[in-house]
Amino acid sequence: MEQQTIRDRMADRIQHMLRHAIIRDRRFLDDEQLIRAEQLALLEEVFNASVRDAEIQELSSHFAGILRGDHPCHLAIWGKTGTGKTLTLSYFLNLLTEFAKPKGVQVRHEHLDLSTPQPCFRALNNLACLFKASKRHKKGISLEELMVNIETTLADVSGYLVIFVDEVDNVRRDRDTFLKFLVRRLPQKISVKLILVFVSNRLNWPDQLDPRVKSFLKLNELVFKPYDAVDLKHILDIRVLKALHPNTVEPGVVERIAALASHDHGDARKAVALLAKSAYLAEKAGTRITPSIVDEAMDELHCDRYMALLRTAPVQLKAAMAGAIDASRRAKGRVVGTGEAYDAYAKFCQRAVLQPLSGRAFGDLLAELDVHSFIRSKVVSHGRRGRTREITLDVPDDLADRIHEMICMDFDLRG
DNA sequence: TGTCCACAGGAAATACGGGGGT
DNA sequence: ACCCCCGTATTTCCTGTGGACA
Repeated sequence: MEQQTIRDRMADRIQHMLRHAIIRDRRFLDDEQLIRAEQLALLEEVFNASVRDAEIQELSSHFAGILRGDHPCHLAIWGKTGTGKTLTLSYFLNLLTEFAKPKGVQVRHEHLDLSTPQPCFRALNNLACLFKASKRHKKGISLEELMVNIETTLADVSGYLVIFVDEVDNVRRDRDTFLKFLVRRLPQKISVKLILVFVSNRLNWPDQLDPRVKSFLKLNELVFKPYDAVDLKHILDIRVLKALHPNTVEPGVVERIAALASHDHGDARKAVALLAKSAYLAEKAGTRITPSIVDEAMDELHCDRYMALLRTAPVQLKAAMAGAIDASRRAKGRVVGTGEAYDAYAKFCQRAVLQPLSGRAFGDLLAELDVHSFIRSKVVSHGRRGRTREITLDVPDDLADRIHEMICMDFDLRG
């Protein structure tokens, strides 16, 4: 039997991949790679399928007044991640500006993106940059000066100004200063009619506000519900059309993805990620996308999620996880108590040359692992033999192995 | 029925680190 | 450059608790 050369094998593989290509344009499977205009175009198609109708209606009635010269109040929007808050708002505000123009109404909108946590200073600085009122400063300029800059730049603007503050709760320090400026001070200094739109994914953010700001802040509220399966199907259908070659998706696949995604989060981005992973797996296997491949992709995404979460976690949390895994391995199916887990953790710390935390702090680490469902723990009393949390690993064994291996690598240990 | 285990988990004290003001 | 202040992480201290066991 004659030996295939490496060239032959490589050529074969490439041929195979070409023949079974599934993905036509990878960019449409990852929003990060699309420019804003493309995202909005995509969104328009989704909206045309009457997704997010209720929200658009609400927005329209809220802002309708400006076409008559009214001054609508501010708006607070809540919704979990991946419910399309940012994109919907951007799209809506663009459209609004367009509608207003022929009526002679000047509407200007700016998107202040606070998707990464930042102190008041940086938030104000970014805002100033939006209006070209200031350069990007590292420091050395007082908050007051930034505020004045913004005010003077906006002083002779007329018409309406909508400031879309994305993820407000990310303003770490002096949130009150920041909001007080936007809500109370700025409107008094400028003639343009200011409408603030706050977006947040936490429902209770106004509760932790300075009461003086809060009482001053007249808000209209709007909630973005998670997408349901029907919405998700529309969204996915469009992606399939744009990103994949025709006839590579078996019937029922999109429905399956939509069902899975709506069932456990209703996050459109994750749904698209699931489609992407499925396409990738199918391409590798050289088949069309089948429902069973979707399930497989789901599992892999789950694993990826756990791994990613832990990879970026603080060292102590990693050590606690390693300890929990060690302990439950040693216990061989028997449930593990807190003390036992702590011993394993302390031992791990010793090997990893890491100062172990106190038992109290370890308890908190366990609680955190529980929240992310790496482990499951419940408090049980054994009468005179005390009370303890019974700890079970909440991840499959093979994933636990991978996690353990990763953590050991992190600490430069062997398994 | 009371005891007492082995922790849970809240509150306050303390250590730490980094940015900001001067 | 230096110090101070503030937010966060961790420790210390403490009280609470369900139920097996005597």
